[in-house]
Amino acid sequence: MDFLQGLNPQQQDAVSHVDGPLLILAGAGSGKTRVITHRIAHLVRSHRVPGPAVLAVTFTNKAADEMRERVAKLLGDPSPGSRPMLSTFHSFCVRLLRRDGSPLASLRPGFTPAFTIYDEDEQLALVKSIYRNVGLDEKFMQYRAAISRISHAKNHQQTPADFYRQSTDPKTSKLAVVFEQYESRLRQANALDFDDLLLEAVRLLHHDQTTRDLYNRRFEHLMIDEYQDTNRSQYQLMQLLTVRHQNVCVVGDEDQSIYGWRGADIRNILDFEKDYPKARVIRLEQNYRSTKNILESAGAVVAHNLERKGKTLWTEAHSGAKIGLYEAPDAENEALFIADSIERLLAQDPADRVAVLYRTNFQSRQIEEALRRYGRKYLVVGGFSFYQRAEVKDLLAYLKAVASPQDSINLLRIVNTPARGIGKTTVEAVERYALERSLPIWEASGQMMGEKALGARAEAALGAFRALMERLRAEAEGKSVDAVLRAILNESGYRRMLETDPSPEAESRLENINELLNAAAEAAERGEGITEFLDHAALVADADGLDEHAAVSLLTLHNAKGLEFPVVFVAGLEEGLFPHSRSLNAESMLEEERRLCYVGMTRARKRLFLTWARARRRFGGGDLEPSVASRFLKEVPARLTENLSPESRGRQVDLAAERWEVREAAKRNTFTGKTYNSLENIAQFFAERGVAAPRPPAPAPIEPPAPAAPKPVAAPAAAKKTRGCAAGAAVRHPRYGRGTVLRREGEGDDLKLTISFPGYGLKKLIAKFAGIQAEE
DNA sequence: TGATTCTACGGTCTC
DNA sequence: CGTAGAATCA
Repeated sequence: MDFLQGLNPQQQDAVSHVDGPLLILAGAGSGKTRVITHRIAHLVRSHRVPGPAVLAVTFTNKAADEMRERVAKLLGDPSPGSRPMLSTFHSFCVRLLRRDGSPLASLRPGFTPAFTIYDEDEQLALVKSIYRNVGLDEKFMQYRAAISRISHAKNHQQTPADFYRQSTDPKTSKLAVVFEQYESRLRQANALDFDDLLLEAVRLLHHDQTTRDLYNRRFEHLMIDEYQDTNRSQYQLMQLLTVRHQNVCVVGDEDQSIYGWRGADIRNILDFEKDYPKARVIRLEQNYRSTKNILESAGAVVAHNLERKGKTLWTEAHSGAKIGLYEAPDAENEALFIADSIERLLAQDPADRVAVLYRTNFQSRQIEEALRRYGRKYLVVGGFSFYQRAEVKDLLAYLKAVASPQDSINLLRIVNTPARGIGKTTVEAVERYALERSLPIWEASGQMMGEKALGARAEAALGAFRALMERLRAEAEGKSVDAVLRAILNESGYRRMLETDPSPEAESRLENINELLNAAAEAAERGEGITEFLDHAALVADADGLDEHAAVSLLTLHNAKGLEFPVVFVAGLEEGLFPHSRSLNAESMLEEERRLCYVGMTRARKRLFLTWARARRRFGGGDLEPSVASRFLKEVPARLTENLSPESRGRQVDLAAERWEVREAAKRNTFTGKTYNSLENIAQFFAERGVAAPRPPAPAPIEPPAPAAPKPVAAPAAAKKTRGCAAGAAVRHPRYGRGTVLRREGEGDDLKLTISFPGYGLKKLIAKFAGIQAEE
């Protein structure tokens, strides 16, 4: 097969470049992924480079998976041993440290390749605990701010001592203490945070020549995707992996650099030619994705930036529709406009996929509400993911504590969950003891037991807990992940805690736990052990959860990187929101916001809408605060746009959702769930069980407007059956038997009843599905 | 000690 | 509005 076929001359150039450094400046939609995958196939097939000697690194698992698939197809499904290696930076480093990381022990005391990965929650717990120990509280500095400053320092190769020396104010000096504690507690727990994964891999390759040689021999070619978003350690990693051959090909677009706040250094791409004077530079400037209007608008916006190499994208596509602009009176109306437009567009073209992009996650809520009013299914990418749920994290904490006795943070998380009589005072005493002797909590509690340093009650409770953990550790030997999890669930009392919990959430928590058990069983079938399972849980990203087939996706602009959609809405284009208020002071930050805007706009293939609201509430119950149109809106050339705002059209906005009957339907339709893919969303919960969700009437065609005459909604059938269920009424449930209604919420199909069942406690049920009967 | 209620406060983006 | 931590009561 000829891997150059069907490529334009620049793409062919890039694919056929084999030896030495190569920089591909690939504009949005210029066939970047195609070039990378074809180049890999070309190296393997035409130049006989062994598959495993090619390493390609991306930022998300999703991108890596997609490329892996495409490469496999090009190569005709190679055997596992001959596949090129496609990976994210983080998982590559984890694998390196687990497989070949032992020598790091001489650089990082206590390190073993069985290290634990600490995610954000664990970092947070750690910092909280340090604050307590050194007598600080959040008034000193917010936990997250402290974490981010520590992370920044680490990424700039500062030790706590450096940090302390360079501090100029007392606040920073104090923070240095937190930093020092943070590092030593990580080491004590043999834990690495996300930054460490990269930093320690770099340190190992830097100081250990054997490992460096090994990896330089192993990989003959290195490719890096999204190079504009690499940070310093990723840059060093690149250099260390290519000292021998310099066969490095980086692909990026400085106009799409949007992770400066995370340490991405745009100079990496701007200065690539300085770092590698012999580098070839190839520009891909033909766009294959968007219409001319979309491309030109986005280009006009980003042209306001100074810090760029400058390039002009062009396309053979037709002009297409104009960019739709919508100025809403308030955020609710903006959301309704979006939902309404989506209905119309999907009515025309049901196969199209739509993305609604926003700057901050909280904006999704209102848009979700509007979409629900229309009965439109949607998928929220990001927000609260499965692995962040408390019950899932609890079980993973057990798993980590079982696997790694010195992991104090996870041990503390579960020591009294479920409640087993180890209260605050006991925990504090153990923490103090541990701190004074710099011992892990596990050791400290063991010693305290021996010294009879605790009261009888606390000692009994703690002893029982220690016995539990020891038993679990013994049982875990040689068992599969799911078996270990099941043992934890049963023996710790966690399952019983949820089963006896009368609150309605407990049920969905059990569901989540079952899902976790399934995931564990699947992992075990693939041959994964406990560590691999935990690694996987730590390294999944929100964007990885995107379902390509969902008709409507809601996601942040950051999560939209690398994706494309026929129809795109960018919402909330207001000064202070987008560009975000925190970036208004510095020009460089403002440019990053502008690039973000560029990224969002260039996701669109056919239609692009930009919306903003003249007023918006910051808090749920707060006031409507006025806002000003984003400067980015003014940077879009007027001749390319079409104003869709009600005023400019000389008539009142006719949103179906503002009509009476849709509002009524919406009232009955207020779910409590946050995301479509969450079990909290009742509609989806039942849809998966083959029960149709209650749907508001489909919106009428645009013209002529449907009469808005209020007419009573017929009482749904289910309501009749439950008519007698007023508060205080006696009812019967097929499973729980007799109960008393305490509370009514909603009406019709969505009538929810809170019922007290003797022996089962309180249950919140949806009358329609629960099969409740009024008791005579 | 543990469960429940009360109150104060606050929100970029993410591997 | 949602959450975290404090205060309160059993």
